[in-house]
Amino acid sequence: MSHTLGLRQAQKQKTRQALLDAALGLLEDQSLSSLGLREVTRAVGVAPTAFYRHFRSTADLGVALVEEALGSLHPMIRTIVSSAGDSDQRIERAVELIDRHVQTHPAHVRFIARERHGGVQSVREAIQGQLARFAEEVTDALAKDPVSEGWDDEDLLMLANLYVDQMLITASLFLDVLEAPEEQRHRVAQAATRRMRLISIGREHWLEG
Amino acid sequence: MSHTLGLRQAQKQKTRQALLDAALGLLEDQSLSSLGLREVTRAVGVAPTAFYRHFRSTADLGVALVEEALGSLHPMIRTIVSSAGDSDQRIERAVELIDRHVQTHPAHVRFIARERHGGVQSVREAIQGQLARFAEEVTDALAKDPVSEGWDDEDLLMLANLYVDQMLITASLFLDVLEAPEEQRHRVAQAATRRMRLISIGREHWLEG
DNA sequence: CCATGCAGTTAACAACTGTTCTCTGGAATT
DNA sequence: AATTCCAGAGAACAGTTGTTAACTGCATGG
Repeated sequence: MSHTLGLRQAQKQKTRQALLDAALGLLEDQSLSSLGLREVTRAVGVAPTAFYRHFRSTADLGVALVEEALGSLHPMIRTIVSSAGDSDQRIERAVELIDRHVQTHPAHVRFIARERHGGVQSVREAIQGQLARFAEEVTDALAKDPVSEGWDDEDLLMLANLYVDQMLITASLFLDVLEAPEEQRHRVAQAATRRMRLISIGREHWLEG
Repeated sequence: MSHTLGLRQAQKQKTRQALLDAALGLLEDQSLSSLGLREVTRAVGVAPTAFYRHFRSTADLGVALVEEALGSLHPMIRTIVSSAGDSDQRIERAVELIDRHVQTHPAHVRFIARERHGGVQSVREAIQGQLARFAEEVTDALAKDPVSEGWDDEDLLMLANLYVDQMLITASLFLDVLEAPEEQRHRVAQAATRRMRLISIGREHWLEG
């Protein structure tokens, strides 16, 4: 599928990626709406005008970052929903997977958490679009689970959204304690596990009331 | 308790409030980290330097906005937790209260949702501090509820945090459909109600497993 | 009634921003 | 080998930013 692109295109994608990486770094302590294009090019060591060869604006760059950040999250979600074992085992594995992902992609997680409700409309929309796709995927997985027998579509989607939001909240909490001592990080993991467990219990008794 | 302050102080607080209001308006489509002090003073119709009579920086103004925004939320939380009736009735009333609050204070809700994970550290910390106080308050209310008999403190705090996060998510969802047709707004209310109900069911069966 | 305090003004500063136009060197195409 | 293409450089633009300093006028307290 992928052509072995010429030196030309290869170099272009290289600086494009450099711009994305530099931006992600700068966004550690500011929001996208205050990120300047000169700031980014300066960090890469390239002329300000070179920016336009890759992005129309910093908002445009932001949308590209959404693809990158949530693209890396997609396989994780697949792994979680297709996980085997009983409820508690699956929850523990999910929390651990989220923890790992935050440790390996902290900047991506921070970017999504920050810009999900951030000041740039196009980026907010891009994130919401991707999250809607995640929820859809989770819904499909839930529908195949025997626990969800008798559930109508609206309730399945409701639960899927609850899970997706919970995943993001958990990721954000792990991010807050990234540099904290192991003991505190463990407490966050335990609290997240309990949250998921309570939701899981609610799910099992949903059709009783 | 409150002195009838002189004309002097009265006028000062007036322009201070004007600065806060103008900032809140400007933050409708940008983040605090990109809000300039000149931008704010221009919107108020006052000299840029006047800003310093009230705030050290825009970050400082942001912290003041946190007090204002979450201060107005505090009484609402009290009303919700002290609400009487069975579980479903309380949930419906809570969702409706949140809906009302979003309609009457949309800018406040947007500000909190945006800056909770935003690019300004001092503001993030201020918000987290206030939310921790909310969770504490909810914990106390839960402890007095017969449904929570036998729960340990950690689980109570876990549930309280879950409720607080859920409240913010719900508020943010209402915000997204503020200008949407009634039908869509109703669907959001229903989904939020169901979420809360599922959590409530999980709560009732928590000690069984 | 006079002296002090202080909210807000005016002017100026160096530094920074996004965007346009023109140019260049080397890869890609023929 | 000659030609086209295009990622990136360079310079210049008008406009913006935060911050400093010295000021003015009016409410305040003696």
